[in-house]
Amino acid sequence: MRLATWNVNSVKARLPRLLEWLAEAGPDVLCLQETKCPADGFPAAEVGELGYETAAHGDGRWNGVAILSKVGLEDVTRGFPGEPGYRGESEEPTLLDDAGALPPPPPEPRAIGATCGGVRIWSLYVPNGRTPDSAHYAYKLDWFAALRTALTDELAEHPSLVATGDFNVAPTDSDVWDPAVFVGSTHVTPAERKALTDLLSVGFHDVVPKPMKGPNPFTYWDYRAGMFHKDQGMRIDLFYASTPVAERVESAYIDREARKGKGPSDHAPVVVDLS
DNA sequence: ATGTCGGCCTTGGGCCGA
Repeated sequence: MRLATWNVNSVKARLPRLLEWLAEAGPDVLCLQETKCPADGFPAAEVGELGYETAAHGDGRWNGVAILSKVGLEDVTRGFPGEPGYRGESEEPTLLDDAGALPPPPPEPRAIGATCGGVRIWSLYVPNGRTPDSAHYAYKLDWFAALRTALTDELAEHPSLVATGDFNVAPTDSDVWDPAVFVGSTHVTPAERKALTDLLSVGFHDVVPKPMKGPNPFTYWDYRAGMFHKDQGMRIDLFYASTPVAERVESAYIDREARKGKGPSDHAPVVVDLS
């Protein structure tokens, strides 16, 4: 069974590349992030022509996740219990609850889970964090903590569990093209990396994919300044597999061909083959 | 690194988010 994850940076803008890639790579399950479209705007008919069922989660112009599957798509869950939302710093209180407190902000569409071919799989788009001193960064860490709790419960129910997507954290210094450039930036701070190891400690294994060229397993390269061609990238798209799934991993690779050519996403797909 | 994308509206240019 072939599983994959890909931050497509708008499913509408990427539709020709997505259809081309699905036909060529033929994953059984594809997790998508940054679809940037409402659930009812997802091109389900187009991917359906290639044999995929769709479960999408989205509410507007930002974020958005989805799962495509050729091997069944059951028990779809949008969001997870305890998932925090983002409260903007300048947001004015409108309706207070009986205790005079602000109601919690609604979660953003960043997580969707489903059972496909006997594997419980989550497509995740972790908040970016922007800068370590911002409210967005605190939100990112809160989101990770809530995710860890939710996946602990998921694992108890589903031994074959995958959590994959755009984690917006580079696990180690060798997962960024130049650690010196990232000093003081988000994606590499100790607190973010601890969020990853805390998540792994629940019972996951980091399936590191093979780069098809060069030594670096990068999955993302900024559009600017020819960074892809200089291999100035990061590994931030991760594939966390529970032990029963990790034991079935035959190979894993980064499809850097999908980052080339006309109209690519700034992320490449990560492909994992299971026995 | 701030060199490019994508989405949206205040639309053929500017702003936000990454």
